[in-house]
Amino acid sequence: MPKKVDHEARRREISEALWRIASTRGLDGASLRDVAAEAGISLGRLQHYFRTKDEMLVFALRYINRLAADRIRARIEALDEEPTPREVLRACLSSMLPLDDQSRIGLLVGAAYYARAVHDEALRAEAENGIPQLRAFLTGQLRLAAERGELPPERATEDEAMLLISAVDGLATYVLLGVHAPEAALRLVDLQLAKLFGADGVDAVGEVAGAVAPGVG
Amino acid sequence: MPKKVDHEARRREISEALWRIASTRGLDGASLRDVAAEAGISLGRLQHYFRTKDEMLVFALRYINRLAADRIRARIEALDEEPTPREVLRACLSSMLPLDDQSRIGLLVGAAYYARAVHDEALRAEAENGIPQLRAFLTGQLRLAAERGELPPERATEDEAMLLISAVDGLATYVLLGVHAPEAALRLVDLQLAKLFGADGVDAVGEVAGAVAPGVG
DNA sequence: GTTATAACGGTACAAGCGACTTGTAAAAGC
DNA sequence: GCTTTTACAAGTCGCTTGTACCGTTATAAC
Repeated sequence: MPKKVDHEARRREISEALWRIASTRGLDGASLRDVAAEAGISLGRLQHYFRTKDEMLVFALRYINRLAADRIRARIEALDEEPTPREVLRACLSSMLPLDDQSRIGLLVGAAYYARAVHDEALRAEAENGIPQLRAFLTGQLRLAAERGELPPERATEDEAMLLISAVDGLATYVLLGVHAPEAALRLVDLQLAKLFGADGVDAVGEVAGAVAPGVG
Repeated sequence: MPKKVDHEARRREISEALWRIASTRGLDGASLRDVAAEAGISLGRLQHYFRTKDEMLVFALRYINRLAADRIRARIEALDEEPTPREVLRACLSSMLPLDDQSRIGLLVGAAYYARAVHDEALRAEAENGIPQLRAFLTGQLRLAAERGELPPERATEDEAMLLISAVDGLATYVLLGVHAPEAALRLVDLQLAKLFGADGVDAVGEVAGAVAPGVG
């Protein structure tokens, strides 16, 4: 047998080329030839690693979702030794905003997948099975905050978590559309958290932009 | 000269055919031939009214935005003689959810346009110039509610209005993705309003689903 | 009645698409 | 050292796409 090649690594490289194209031209605008050219390989080689376009699309979606989850985890672990639930929530929610190039591209790719997922059942299941997990995680942090007396117990619900996710998702949408700036969206996230936890969070707003940028790189 | 034809009306018919296709297959999946077939006309005739595909897309976007705005206005005017600001807000926000086929298709078409708008500057300006107007309207209603003593004055801000819009937008997104049911989204909108105005709105939740459906037809 | 022109239907075309097939080089297994 | 199998490059296939360009009909204007 010939030289051993790391298929997974090749697929990842191709996926990253796909993202670059999809983030500027959408998934339908990303032909196999374009992706191959972007990845610096031939069409034949691309097809060697992905037999169909759908196969490539699904792999790239799983991969980018995995990276996004890793980013959130890393952001949370970069906090203090014992961060407050509020700090954890803030790190998590701000990770969902396009505050840097990486997350911006991730959201643009997500938008391209979203448009396809509303018609494609397989993609839909793939795309948003993470939401219940995210909601459960946020709910857990809310409950933790309630136990510590930092939050009214009636606010520590799944509904509250879902509203948080929805609001941040909507804010991210409008940032991509240019309705407002990324910093404005982050300010609104902090405002929402301040409403939940109490006004003592207002003075934390100033240091917010600075706290996010370094975690990105 | 031959028979006079209402160009505007023809363009609207074609646009409606486009929506039907775009809501199930996306904008890229809607070829000129498909749209013509759906509208029951020939390709040549379609081209007679829209010289390019882009021209058709932009017209159809403006048209659907106009219809959506009309729907919201009609829903508000269908309220009591002198509705409370809270009732107006509820009518407005629930109009943004996919609670019936018409608004669902509108949101699906909007999703298709959204995916294209994040790359297309012309479309982006066209697609979301309505948000500042919507925000201003909601802010006005919040201020009105504050004047009437139904809302804490510090809540009657543009920021609060933007958070409302974002949350409802996010909720609509997740309904389209099948994360939760339309009724669940509506329940969360009512919950959000109850948090704003006070808990006395909880008992109004029960009659909510019934109040929305008839306004649709 | 003639003419000019809007309103079409039909077709042609170049480009691009995803999928498939073929050809070739090279390395691992026996 | 021969075979087998993987890793590619390149070409081809049938099909769809947006657009352009006919030809024909029918009606309003003169």
